[in-house]
Amino acid sequence: MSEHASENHPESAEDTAEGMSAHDIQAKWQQYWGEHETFLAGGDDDERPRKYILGMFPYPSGDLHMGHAINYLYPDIVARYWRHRGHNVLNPIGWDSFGLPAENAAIKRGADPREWTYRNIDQHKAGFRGYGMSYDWSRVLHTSDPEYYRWNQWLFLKLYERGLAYRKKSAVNWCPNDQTVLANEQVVDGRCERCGAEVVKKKLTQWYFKITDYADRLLDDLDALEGHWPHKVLQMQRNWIGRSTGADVDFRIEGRDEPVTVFSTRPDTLHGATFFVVAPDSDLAAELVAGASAEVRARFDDYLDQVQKQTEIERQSTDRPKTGVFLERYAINPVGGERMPIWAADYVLADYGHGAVMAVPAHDQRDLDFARAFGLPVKIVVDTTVTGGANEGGDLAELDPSATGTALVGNGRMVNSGEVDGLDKATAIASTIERLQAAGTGRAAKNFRLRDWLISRQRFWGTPIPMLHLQDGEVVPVPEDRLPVKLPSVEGLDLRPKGTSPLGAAESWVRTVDPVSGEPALRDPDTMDTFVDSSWYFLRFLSPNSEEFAFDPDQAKRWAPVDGYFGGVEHAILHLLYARFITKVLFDLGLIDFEEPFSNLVNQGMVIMDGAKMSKSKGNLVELSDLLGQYGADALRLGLAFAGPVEDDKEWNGVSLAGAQKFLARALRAGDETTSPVGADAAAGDAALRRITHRLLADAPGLVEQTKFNVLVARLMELVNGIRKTIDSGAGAADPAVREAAETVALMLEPIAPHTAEELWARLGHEPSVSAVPWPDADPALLVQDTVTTAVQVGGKVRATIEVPADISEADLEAVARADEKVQRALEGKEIVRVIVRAPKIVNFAVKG
RNA sequence: GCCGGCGUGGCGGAAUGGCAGACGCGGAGCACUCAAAAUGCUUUGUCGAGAGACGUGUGGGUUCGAGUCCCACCGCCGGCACCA
Repeated sequence: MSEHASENHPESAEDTAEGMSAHDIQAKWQQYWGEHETFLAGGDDDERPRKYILGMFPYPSGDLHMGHAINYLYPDIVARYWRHRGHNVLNPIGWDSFGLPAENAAIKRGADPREWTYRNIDQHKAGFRGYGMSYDWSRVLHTSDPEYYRWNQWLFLKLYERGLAYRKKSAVNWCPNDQTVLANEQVVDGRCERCGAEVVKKKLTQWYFKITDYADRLLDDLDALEGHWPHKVLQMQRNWIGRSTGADVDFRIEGRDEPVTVFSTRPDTLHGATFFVVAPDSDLAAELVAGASAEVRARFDDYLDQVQKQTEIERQSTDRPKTGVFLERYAINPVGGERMPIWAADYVLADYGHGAVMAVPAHDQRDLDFARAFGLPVKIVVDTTVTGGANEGGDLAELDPSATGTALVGNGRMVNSGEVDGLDKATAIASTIERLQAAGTGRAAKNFRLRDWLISRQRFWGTPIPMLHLQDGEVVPVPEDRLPVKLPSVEGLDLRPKGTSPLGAAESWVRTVDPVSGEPALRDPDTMDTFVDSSWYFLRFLSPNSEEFAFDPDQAKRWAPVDGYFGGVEHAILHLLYARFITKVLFDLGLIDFEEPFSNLVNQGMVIMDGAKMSKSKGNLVELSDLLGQYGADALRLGLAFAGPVEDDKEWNGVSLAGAQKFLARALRAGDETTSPVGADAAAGDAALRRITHRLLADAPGLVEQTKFNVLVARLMELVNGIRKTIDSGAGAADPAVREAAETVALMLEPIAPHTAEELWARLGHEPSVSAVPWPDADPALLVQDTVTTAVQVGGKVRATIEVPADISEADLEAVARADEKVQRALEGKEIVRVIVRAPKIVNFAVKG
């Protein structure tokens, strides 16, 4: 345990009134909930409105720690809240239990990843129970169970049937440390998202999901999530999908029958295209160079070799000098007819657009850099100095890009461009596309930054891909009724990463027979990316034990989509994009009637220490079990809920669990001191305390629904302070308003500190459980005060505050304000220009002089 | 470079355009106690003895009134980036 945590008074949880420690209270109610199955979701006959609340399910690495404590607290608060609002709540938990850490741990110990995984899951389960989570424990799932991953395989087959799962040979991201391929989304700054090793490219045949077919929908449907998902996540997904619109233009190549198509967002600058560039690692480059001289071929081979040795980090570094090789071939500009030399250069990517570009050096910085490096011609076709241009009022001659090195990228008026001369950018683009279309040499087009999802992994601990390789090379699916394809035993298998799947060595598993043709066949030895597992798990919770369906469509209709989804921003693209994609596929399959999986999304912040993420490697991981032992679940829950806004990171040193304990004890004591009987008529009680109670009753639902849990806690503190004051120096402990307030504390504290709330509710003489007792409505009469404090401003500055009746008229209020001595002093020697009266809140004398 | 977000006391943070700093942490003082712990009470933005003045990154603007809306700038954080 670190020195920091010890600042939080490490003595064990405080003894509370009636001699019960926080531990006793916690144990008592956890046992009660377990015995009474308090938090099971209602069945099909439950008529209450439904809410489906979910936290992104955990990966079972090690024990639960602070990160889990905060991640899973928020959805639990919301789930518990909706029960008080009369809803049938589904709040399930499961484990994302396939993946590399289990495999790596198994390799280290020469054990089975299953042992490590399920042992950790058991620990997690115990930890969550100790933390007071209101899960429906009858719906637990683990993605590494054959009963679960069977349906990953089913999903794969569904995608395969629709042509959305396919195999291709392509340069893929390869992690040399984990010895497996990675999806684009798992490469962060050129490094493996998991282990941080520099990613290299490798040409391999792999399985892909065709997420690019859904690019438009994935992008356009984000608009409807505005206001329901964090703006940041929507923006990140938009960036990631990265749609560009422009035109495809066909270029004739000398000595080639078929034209070559390129994509451009600036077809208006076609007259300025002076050369042509192909990606060195593209098939087109290989083909073009084959027809060139031996000398060029040798130069090209050297260059390609160099390019392929680069790591992603090297390739992505900006302001790298431009390199390339002239291929001694020419393309013909379709509008001007000029011969354009064809170069191979690595600033053009093989897997974007068509792997080739028309280079317009005057108006594209990259093309200009290349032109200047190799002495290629630069032709200005947009005058950017005219109205609306980037260099408005400048002298075009002085802006010559070949001299300045700065491309003219802005809007302007077309020049040297024949028929489009004089047009502005947008009009010229439209006009050019029209002309190309008419000539049959081009058309409007769009391109996406998004690439297809590479799902093959050369690792053991994942879902086997349900495909068979026949002797003649044909690849056929395992029939649905033969699923699951179960993972073999690890016995005799070497799980160490070696570049091919360890499953390939499981001879008796790999060698099988195609049940359709009866021919001998080899199983596909790769396993699926674990993000496949998590792309639909929220549906499995709806019918977790079904052997008939991945999920029951009727149950999906009843519960889905998820009403409130909680998770870290680290999944802004990865998991959330994949889940959206699979949801749309399932919609197209007619299995669900919605196209977005998560109606509302909350990104909670992390718990950090000294400004940095807590982690095992830094040795500052605070384990949940230690904290539950020292402070108890409720103090931790309350402390975290109060620490700040949900989406902000929380500095652990600033979280005061001692303060949280103090408040909980104070709340319980308020209940213990209450002496009025159950059912006492609150109407006869102290009005001041009742107003605090009823203002909270009025505001609390909104606070929870806007996830302002820290403010809700603050308001509960105010109410408890109000009770204290009333008992000690006001109407006294027997006043029925004290009971009303204490009961309100029990009801509204329940989502945050449920054990204490149950105990308080019971000590106030009620039957358990408080967890589904409806929150009462506020009495509107108590929300309006008899007298209010009005601020009186002179020239916008507050000069006095006056007590007035709440229903005072504007005229009366102005008169009272004018009569105030301080106001008169402030008004002295000034001319009142105007008087603004907003009864009963404010009076403002606008003055002159 | 493109896109987005955020700047409030010593600290975490509150605040439908209407009394900035709720609530808490920390600090100071007091009561209870032989003493401490616990508990309770008072106080705590800055300057000023006080009246009061000044205060939400900076500079403008809109408004009777701006932390909140608009413009420009500064700083920090995040996403994308040789994507044609």
